[in-house]
Amino acid sequence: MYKKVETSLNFTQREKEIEEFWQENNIFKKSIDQREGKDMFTFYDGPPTANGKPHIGHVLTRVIKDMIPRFQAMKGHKTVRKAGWDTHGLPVELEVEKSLGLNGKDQIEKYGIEPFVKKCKESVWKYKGMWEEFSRTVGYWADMDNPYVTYDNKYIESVWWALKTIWEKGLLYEGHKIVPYCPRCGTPLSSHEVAQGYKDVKERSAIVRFKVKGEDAYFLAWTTTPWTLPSNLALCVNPKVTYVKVKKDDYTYYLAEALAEKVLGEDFSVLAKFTGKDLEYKEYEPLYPFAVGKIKKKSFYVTCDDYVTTADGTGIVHMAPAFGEDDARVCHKYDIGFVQFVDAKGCLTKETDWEGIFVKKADPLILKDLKEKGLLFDAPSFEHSYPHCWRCDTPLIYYARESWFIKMTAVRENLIKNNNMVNWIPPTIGKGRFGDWIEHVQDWGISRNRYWGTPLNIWECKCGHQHSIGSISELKAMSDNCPDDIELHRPFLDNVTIKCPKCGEQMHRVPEVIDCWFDSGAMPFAQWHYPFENKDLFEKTFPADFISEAVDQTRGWFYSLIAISTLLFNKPAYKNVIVLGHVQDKNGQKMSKSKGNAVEPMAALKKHGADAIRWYFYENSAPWLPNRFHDDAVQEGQRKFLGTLWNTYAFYVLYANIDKFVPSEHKLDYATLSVMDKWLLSRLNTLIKFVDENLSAYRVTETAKALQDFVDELSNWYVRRSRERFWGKDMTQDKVNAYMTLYTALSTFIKLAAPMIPFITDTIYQNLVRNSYADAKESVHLCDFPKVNETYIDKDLEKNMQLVLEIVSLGRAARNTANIKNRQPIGQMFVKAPFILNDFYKAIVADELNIKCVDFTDDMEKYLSYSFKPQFKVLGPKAGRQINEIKKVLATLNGHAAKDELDKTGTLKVTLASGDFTLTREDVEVSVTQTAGFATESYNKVTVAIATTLSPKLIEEGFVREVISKIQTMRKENGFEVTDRIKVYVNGNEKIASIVKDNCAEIQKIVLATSIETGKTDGFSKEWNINGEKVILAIK
RNA sequence: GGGCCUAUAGCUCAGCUGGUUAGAGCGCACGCCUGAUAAGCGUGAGGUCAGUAGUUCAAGUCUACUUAGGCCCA
Repeated sequence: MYKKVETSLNFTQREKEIEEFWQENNIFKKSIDQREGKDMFTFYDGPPTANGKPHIGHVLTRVIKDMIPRFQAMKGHKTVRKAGWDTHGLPVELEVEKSLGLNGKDQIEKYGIEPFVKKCKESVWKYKGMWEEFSRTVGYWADMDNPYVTYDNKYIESVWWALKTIWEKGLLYEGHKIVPYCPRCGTPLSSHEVAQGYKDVKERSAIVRFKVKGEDAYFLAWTTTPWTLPSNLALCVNPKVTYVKVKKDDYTYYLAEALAEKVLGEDFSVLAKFTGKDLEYKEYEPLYPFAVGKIKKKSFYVTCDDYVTTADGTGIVHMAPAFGEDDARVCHKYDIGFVQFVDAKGCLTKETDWEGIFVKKADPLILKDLKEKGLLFDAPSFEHSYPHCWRCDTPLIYYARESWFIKMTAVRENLIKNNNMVNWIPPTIGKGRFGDWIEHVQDWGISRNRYWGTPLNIWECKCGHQHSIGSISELKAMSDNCPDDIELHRPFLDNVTIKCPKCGEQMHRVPEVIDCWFDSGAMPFAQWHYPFENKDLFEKTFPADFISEAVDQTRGWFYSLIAISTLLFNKPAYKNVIVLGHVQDKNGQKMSKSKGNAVEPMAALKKHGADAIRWYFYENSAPWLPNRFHDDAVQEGQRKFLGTLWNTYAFYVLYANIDKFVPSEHKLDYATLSVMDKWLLSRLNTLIKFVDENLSAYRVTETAKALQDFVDELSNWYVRRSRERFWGKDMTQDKVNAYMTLYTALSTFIKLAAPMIPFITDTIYQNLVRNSYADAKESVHLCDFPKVNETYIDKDLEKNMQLVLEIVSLGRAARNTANIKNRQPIGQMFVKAPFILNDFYKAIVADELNIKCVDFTDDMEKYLSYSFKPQFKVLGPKAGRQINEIKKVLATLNGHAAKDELDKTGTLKVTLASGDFTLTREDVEVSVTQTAGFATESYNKVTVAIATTLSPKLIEEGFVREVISKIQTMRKENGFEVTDRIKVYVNGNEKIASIVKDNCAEIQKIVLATSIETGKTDGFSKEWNINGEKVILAIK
């Protein structure tokens, strides 16, 4: 016996039970262990930061990350998935700063790095419990007991190994990096911090005259930051833009042609035209003498770069390599020198004439000075949005800092090659957003002037020697003062010195820690402490078969993984990646706490259940598109899909229990099955094939839609059409067939859907399968994924049934337009279709539509007429612009006559203004139009016509069906059991009484009546209006 | 400011290489069914395919620009 199935849709309670069942019986572990020795399928989990709470977007990432490995596990692979935690980085430090009431680096150092770092380490686990509960509730299977943790000594040691390897390849170097910098706080800001502080400000910009060397002419160059002019070393033009040499008043200028009028007014004459490229390497005289003699490299000439635009200014840009990222990059490209006449407090230095003056205060002084020297052309006001420090509101400056880089530009070709090996889903991201970006890859600035992170493993000596340490044992071997239990963090490591192999002095570690993206990108090997341990395991699990994260990770984790794997192994780190869109609110707005539109994930999970939410994300739309999330949308899928599945399962259990049907005692005997059964099995196996192919190719939405369609067909066609077979008293072969077919469909389906909706499928499995088969696997998730049985797939059968469904649908529409309800039998229906169905299918149509006789015919002329229009795809190219006239003429043709002509001659001649035009059968589309005496409907190539005139006999039959229906309703309303015998009374209407008398035997049989009496009532009675006739019916 | 993505019915989404009646589900209205019934089925109304201009015999689909939202980078 099956456990009785609650028809309530209380999914969350049942999910909790399954969650506990998995927990108690180690189902996840078993799902991996039972595949020992099988091919590996590797999934890498991108580590979340545990000091942030899970949000609804994590539900999407987790359900995608979970589903693919579950599927691959059922396909027979050993699918190891290690969970991970991202624990380093600025967000953690900021969180701790806030909680300690600290503000800025000075205060942190006053507080002490050691206690600060200790707090960081603790803070990381603030929401660990919440994450674990969250993961359990959504059904996310990953090894949470042995996660990788990026702050772990072993993890850091692996990262060190990687850095040393890169160092030894000569790809790790020290250089300048332009960073947004707060001169008051003395610290660079992260892009996230910068974004918080943009403000619109109005400032003076400067258009400055740079004297061309050896020519009585000037370059007009523009800058929004006059304080950078003393540090000027070059000018830059766009090589593709047109520049002009013009005469204005007494001066000769160079500037962009497009901006000449805007800058100079109308009164000037053009002397010559150049492209930007023509101006390259043209020299000019330094604006200020400060840098002259201090730099050895050749400077003070024109450079070319695409970043210069003609949107503002003059098309010529002044360059100071210390104060702009583009400036630094272009000057680096041209091997120009470097000066930085601003100190760390944001004041100009003693090399200039404005020593000690803050840059923003120096702006007007410099403008004044230039004006006096006659070098200032103009100083227009300029409004733009400029970043300010979010802490102290000081305007930020872009400022060069000493920084460590990985020379990604050196491995660019390999990066591109490796990226091309990745299967990006969708492909456009791999080609576009990601591919374009790595085409122009820049060196990776990996150092951070912070405290809580993997320390950069470079030691420096006064003699200039640098050494990279690659392991703890190497450190200990080279150091006299390394504690035995050294923790690889600041400040502990800052005190460890090593002996310089060159000069014998003590070497000190550089103060920087590294970008935490390097940590997470190192996870393929660092999670296994490779190469110090688990060499085999790493090699077997690299690269990953599959990863998935949201689109914001393109330049984050997706990049750091492939960057590091290219540097170390020259391979991509992953083979397949699903890029996910962000989850937005119901209006397509970004969710955020401040807007108050953020959905709390645990609350949503509690309300709808995990399966419903999982299903929403799978089915709703392509994973890479932004998902709008709100409650109603989730409920829809729950009712339609989960509810229907559950109902179908409940139906099976209800009757199987009544009949004490046990599937293990029977066999599915294909030869004896009805067409309906064979149809369902054909659909089922088509579905298996489809799901297998699509999930193997990471096509999520397509799979979900196919599963949903199948459940709909199973419930609303197979079960509905087959219900009566379950009602019979005896266990006939046909009844066994119905049970076995439905059982097979259900028990197979839950395996197909198990990766997506793991809870409900296991709930059903426990009752449906484990209850019947003693040797069944413990959980649906330990089963093998179903294999398609091609012999059950009968495409013709599916095609025929599809036509049945179309005809039925049209028939119902025709009934509706004719206003004849279903209980009223109809005598005749004609059908025109591309192919003809046999009697079995016709019987289904007849039964479903309550029609006596269904016939196929091509000759529908009696019931309808034809209309013609061009088959545009075929005729369009042939007829060209005549096509609209042809369309008009076709619309006026006599349908029957034209059809005749087409049938007899195979062509159709139409007369146009320009002469005759002969159309072939392929050129026109023939459709049917309305009629008289029949109700017709057509769709695609199928047309139906039902006879709307009803004979007295049919009307009588209609009455009989009505009476039966009312009596059945009364049986139920009055609590009779299905098997109870009743007495029936009919009173108060002669017409009905006589019809009932004439059909007494039939009615008695169906409603299980022992007698029918007219003219009196007894027992439960009720007045009914049957097709306009009032009558009292009673039963006892 | 730059790059990329998105915009189709009240809501959530389909719509293949351009082919003329733009589909589905939900919601709504009406009806049907009634031994899965706090279920099921059907029909209908709802669309200037974000806007503007262009290419074409033909544009939701191609091009350019604009608007709104998103992601990344300045």
